Amino acid sequence: MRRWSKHSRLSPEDCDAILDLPYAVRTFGKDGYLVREGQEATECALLLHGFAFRQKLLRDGSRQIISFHIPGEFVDLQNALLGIADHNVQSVNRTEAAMIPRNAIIDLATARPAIRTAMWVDTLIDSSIFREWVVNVGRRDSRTRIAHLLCELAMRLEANGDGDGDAFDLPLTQEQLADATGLTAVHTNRTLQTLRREGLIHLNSGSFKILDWNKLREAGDFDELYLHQRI
Amino acid sequence: MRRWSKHSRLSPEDCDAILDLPYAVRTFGKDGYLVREGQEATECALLLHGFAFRQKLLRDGSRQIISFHIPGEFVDLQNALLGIADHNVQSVNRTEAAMIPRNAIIDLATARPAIRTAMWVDTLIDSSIFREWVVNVGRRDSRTRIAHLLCELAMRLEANGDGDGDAFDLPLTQEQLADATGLTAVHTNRTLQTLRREGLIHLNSGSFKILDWNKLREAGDFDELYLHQRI
DNA sequence: CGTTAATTTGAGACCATTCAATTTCGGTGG
DNA sequence: CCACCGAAATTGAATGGTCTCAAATTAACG
Repeated sequence: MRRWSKHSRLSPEDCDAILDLPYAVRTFGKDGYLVREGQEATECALLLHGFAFRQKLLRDGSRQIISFHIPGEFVDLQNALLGIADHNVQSVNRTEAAMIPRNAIIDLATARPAIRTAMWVDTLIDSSIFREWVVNVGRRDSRTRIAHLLCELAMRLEANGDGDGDAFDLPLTQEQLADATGLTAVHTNRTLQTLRREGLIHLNSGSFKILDWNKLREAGDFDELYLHQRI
Repeated sequence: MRRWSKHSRLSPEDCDAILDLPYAVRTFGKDGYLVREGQEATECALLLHGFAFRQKLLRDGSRQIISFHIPGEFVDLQNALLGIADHNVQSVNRTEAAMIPRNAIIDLATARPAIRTAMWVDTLIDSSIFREWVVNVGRRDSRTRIAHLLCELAMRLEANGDGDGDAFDLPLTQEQLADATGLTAVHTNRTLQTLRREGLIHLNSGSFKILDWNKLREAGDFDELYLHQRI
């Protein structure tokens, strides 16, 4: 509700309807599967605690991460309509998610126009982020790519009310950052060292701090328009 | 209507409502801009004739193509809700598009549930394709990448009723294929030669023919689930 | 039929990968 | 509190896929 309120006007009745949604809280350990590719989706997952990411596995065993998700976000809202999951969703760390039956989502969207629009906009913003990721892995070099990803994560965490100014809890491994940027873990490591040496970031297991926003932004060729945080 | 009917049930009244949409036909020359990044969207473009693609330009002047679009497809339906375009849309060749006022789209979606759902599903399938493209440019080598893109285009053209069995009109330059796969035009050229030498495809300016579907599919690590052509 | 765009070719350079080894870190049990 | 363990991070050196730059050839078009 807090997320959607930023771009959609929800009435008290809308909020009540959201709070009345049936759900089951499920807990996932590190690397647990919230959704599996090819499976029919019977419920949608709303992240309560912990981080998650979407990914696809390739035949050679490599993995491409397609997006990261932070608490408060739906990780697979599109499955309410598409029915069959076209990718996997995995937890980064210990995670709690509210599993909401697909039908309940559909009914809510049917009954309440404002919520329906908010959901649609939500999936459209996801979509915009995927587009930027295509650009990121397609045309940027490793330093720019990683800086861009870090800018995005920081900005989304900030907008979510997480983190403290320029410091965030970010429990991602370098291997996960590598799979998100289309690089190897080894090269991600070297690139992070460059960013650290340049005084742009502080990053180690769990804690992430931006030391120079302007330089990181510049390094990452970052323009937040695509996040649609206003509108 | 033909596209949407594949995944949504539209009543005769729905179809009438679609046909009653106000629109203005606009013609674009090669590389004409249908939509510009940063601009407020006042209308959505439905392709009537010709091909188009979405792209973003980077500060170094390079370009990443994010998707291709064929006649009958909306190229920027998301702008009806997001308001500000986060990427450019360009025509491949001489193109005609029906420009439909944003408000008319919104009103139609509000008034007709089946159309609204069809629109939402349309944007969700777009989204799924973007995800696959992240994987494609992120983790596949050049040969696999190009083979995958060609499979996608063939399959979408086929489903659209274009093309004749395994032969299609595909007026893309190698530079455009390169910008879509995150490669250089030179390397795209060499890779296409490989695919031709292997007897998988026939491809030259304007005409594209698949000589061996199974091998091209295999070469491209292609699984069409993400196109959601059924569901 | 001239002119420009698109494709093709070659050679060298470079960014990122691969593979393997080492070090650091986080957690766990004694 | 410390020894131990596996996971994660780091380092080095060699390899390789793709890029860059430049030139030549072919195709498209008015």
